[in-house]
Amino acid sequence: MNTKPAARPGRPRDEATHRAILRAANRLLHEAGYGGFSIEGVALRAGVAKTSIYRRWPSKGALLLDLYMEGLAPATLEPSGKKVRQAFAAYLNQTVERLKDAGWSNTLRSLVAEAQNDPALARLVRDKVIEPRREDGRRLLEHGMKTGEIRRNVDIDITLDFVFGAIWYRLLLGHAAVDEAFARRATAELFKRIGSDHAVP
Amino acid sequence: MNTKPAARPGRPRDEATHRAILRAANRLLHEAGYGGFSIEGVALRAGVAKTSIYRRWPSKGALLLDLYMEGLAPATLEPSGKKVRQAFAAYLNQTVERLKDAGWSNTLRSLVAEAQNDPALARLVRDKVIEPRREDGRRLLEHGMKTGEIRRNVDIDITLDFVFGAIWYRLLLGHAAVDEAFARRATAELFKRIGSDHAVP
Amino acid sequence: MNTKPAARPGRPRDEATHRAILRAANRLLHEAGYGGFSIEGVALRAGVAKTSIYRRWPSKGALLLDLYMEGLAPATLEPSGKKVRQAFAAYLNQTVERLKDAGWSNTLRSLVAEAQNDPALARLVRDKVIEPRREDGRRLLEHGMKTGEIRRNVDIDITLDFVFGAIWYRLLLGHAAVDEAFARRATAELFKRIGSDHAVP
Amino acid sequence: MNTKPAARPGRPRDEATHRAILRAANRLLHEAGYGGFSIEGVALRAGVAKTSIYRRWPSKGALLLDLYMEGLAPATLEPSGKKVRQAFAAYLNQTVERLKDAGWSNTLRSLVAEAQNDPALARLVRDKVIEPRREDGRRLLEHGMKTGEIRRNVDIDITLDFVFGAIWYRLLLGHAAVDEAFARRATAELFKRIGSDHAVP
DNA sequence: TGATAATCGAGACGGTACGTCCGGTCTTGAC
DNA sequence: GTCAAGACCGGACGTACCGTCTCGATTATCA
Repeated sequence: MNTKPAARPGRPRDEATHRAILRAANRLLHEAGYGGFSIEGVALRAGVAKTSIYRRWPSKGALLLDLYMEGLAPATLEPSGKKVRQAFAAYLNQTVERLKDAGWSNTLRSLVAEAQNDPALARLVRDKVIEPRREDGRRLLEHGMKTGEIRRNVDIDITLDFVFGAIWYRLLLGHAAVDEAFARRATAELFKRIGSDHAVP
Repeated sequence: MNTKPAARPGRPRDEATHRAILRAANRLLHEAGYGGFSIEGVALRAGVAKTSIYRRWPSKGALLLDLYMEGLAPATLEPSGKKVRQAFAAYLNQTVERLKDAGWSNTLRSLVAEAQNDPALARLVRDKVIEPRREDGRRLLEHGMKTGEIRRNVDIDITLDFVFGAIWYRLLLGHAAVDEAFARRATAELFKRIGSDHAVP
Repeated sequence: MNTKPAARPGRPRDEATHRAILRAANRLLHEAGYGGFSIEGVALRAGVAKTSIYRRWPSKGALLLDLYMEGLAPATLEPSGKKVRQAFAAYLNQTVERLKDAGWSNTLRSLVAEAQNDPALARLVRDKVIEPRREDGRRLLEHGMKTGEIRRNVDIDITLDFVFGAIWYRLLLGHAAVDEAFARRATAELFKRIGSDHAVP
Repeated sequence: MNTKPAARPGRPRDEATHRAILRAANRLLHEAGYGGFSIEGVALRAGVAKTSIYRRWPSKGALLLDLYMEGLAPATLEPSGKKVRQAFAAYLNQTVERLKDAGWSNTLRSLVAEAQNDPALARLVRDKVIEPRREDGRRLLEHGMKTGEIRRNVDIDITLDFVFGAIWYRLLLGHAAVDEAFARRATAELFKRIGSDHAVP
């Protein structure tokens, strides 16, 4: 059994180049934000030819999306034995922690900005960024309904719009910080609405 | 008492030019979206010199903001005798109605995208777009608390983040439509627990 | 008998404005040369409206020409009792002296540069700047022929092309200075064979 | 032995693009003169991006200079066995012939006009246009002095100023044509002054 | 071992738009 | 009718990036 992909003919892609691009992109996004983020700038900083970027990513947005995927690990939203409320609180706290990194928050903000331009990217963002989180949330809520932590008459979609929406809203419009206080209050308010009376001791 | 503005020296700005720019900008935004929206394109379509645009608006974003301000009228969110729930429902329906216009929704989406670039614009957007709506909402909720329609323990800020956030979230990420169904379900969900038990007969 | 021009209706032109424009133009030409010379710049420096310049001069070139005419006085080239050779030497020395002023030399250089653009100006330059000098020179040479200082077989036009040409050539191409040494050597060379053998003792 | 130039990295410049630019520039200069000569216009006519022009020439003037260098061939001024007088006459006739082409004369006139703006260009014009011709002339005159065709007391610099000056003077100020009659009369007048008595039979 | 092929860097290519400058004209209210 | 002020349309400037392309050189697989 061979885990290696079928070796293509020709010179293989250089892993180092790949990493250099992602690192440079992250750095540029961190320092200059969406406005200062250009393929040309990334290539320059990475010491890489523009071609080497376009060979891997068809557009600026695709690179941004990969930047997101690369750094994804932390935030999880799963019914992992914990109480539903605790799982939500943990997710929000991880998110808050993650967004403290300017590179990361700029990546997300740029991704949305770029998607306003680029329908293909918009679809990818929905499929890779938005839906997986919603799916996690949906499963968690349904789990909570079974355990009795969540009331049965909750409108799951709208509830997910409320909680994820609040995060994006604060992130993109910037009228208030996405911080620990937000995580705490959002969780509290969420469960004030959706928690079963008897489930919250 | 003089209502006329203190006549500035020099040739006054041409109102027709002003309107032509806004109209052309709207049209372009309607047809080509954020990606196809350029000062040059607006100037061309309006039959106006680029300088005439830059004289009025320092940046693309400032023009977008004015485009928003111009078309503002419809959506209101006031405790105008009606029940709080009805006021919210009316606001969401007006918003839904408004966003059916591609020009208008592109204006809002572009405004947010552009603001990711431009901190000065971001501040203006918060002051002119975000905060006024939040303030309306805040007043309405407080009014509802007095009348007993809204429970006293509601976290107003977070609640506003939930409901406005959901709108922006759907608008910008596009995973679901901002339509009548959304308005209905969001209102319902909002009042499921936010409303005092005895206030909704 | 009235020397005053027939009084036109309306507010008379302001002499001070006129002078302010010329002074500012000269200053700008002195400091920034042809490249930095713009009607807009002159208006700004003179504290005058652009209109007030265009009312008086139809184009940049016309203003430059007037700048030349204003400062004309010094250089004369007349058979004023002196020997022809002395008259020429005096003319060249006056010219050299005049051109030491950067404003003046820039005026002349700009006038020629501008005339390459503007046939109407080119004609004016010929009529007001070139021909009068040539006419003076022609009269002087003819006078010299009568007195025997200048040989009869001299081609006057070509001779004038040689001597005035040399000045413009040095002024515009800048390969060598238009200075006292030039004046001396040019006069000497001019009279080496142009002068009758017996006329120069 | 390798005559190939050390191949620079990257895609080599396209010779066709280069030629298209020069051809378009020449055409534009021919048709519209200095006033109508713009980088933008050249790019449009050549079907070339503006950047492709700026990549090669840092300024309008640099392009004009290359236009001059490209079309240089014809005029020679060398002591090629001929008599000095004949060499001068030939040079002037070649120059006259060359200047009949509006493209060529506009190139020279524009070059001088532009150089009034641009000290760097002025220096290049002196080095590439003015001095080589003067150097040819200087060698020719010195050669003539050795053969006895030119008198020993001639001031070479001033003589060159006279004859080249006359050409530029007529070209730039336009008070008289640079034509065959001019060539003939200028040669005659020149040798009336500088020719040794015994050398002109 | 040598042909084939995809990679690498570098950088040229045609484009689009940027934001600015200046040209020359027009339009105010005040004088 | 002039004045200062300043708006108007238009053309060009020089720059930044876009995404594509063409080079010579390098590094792999496959015959």
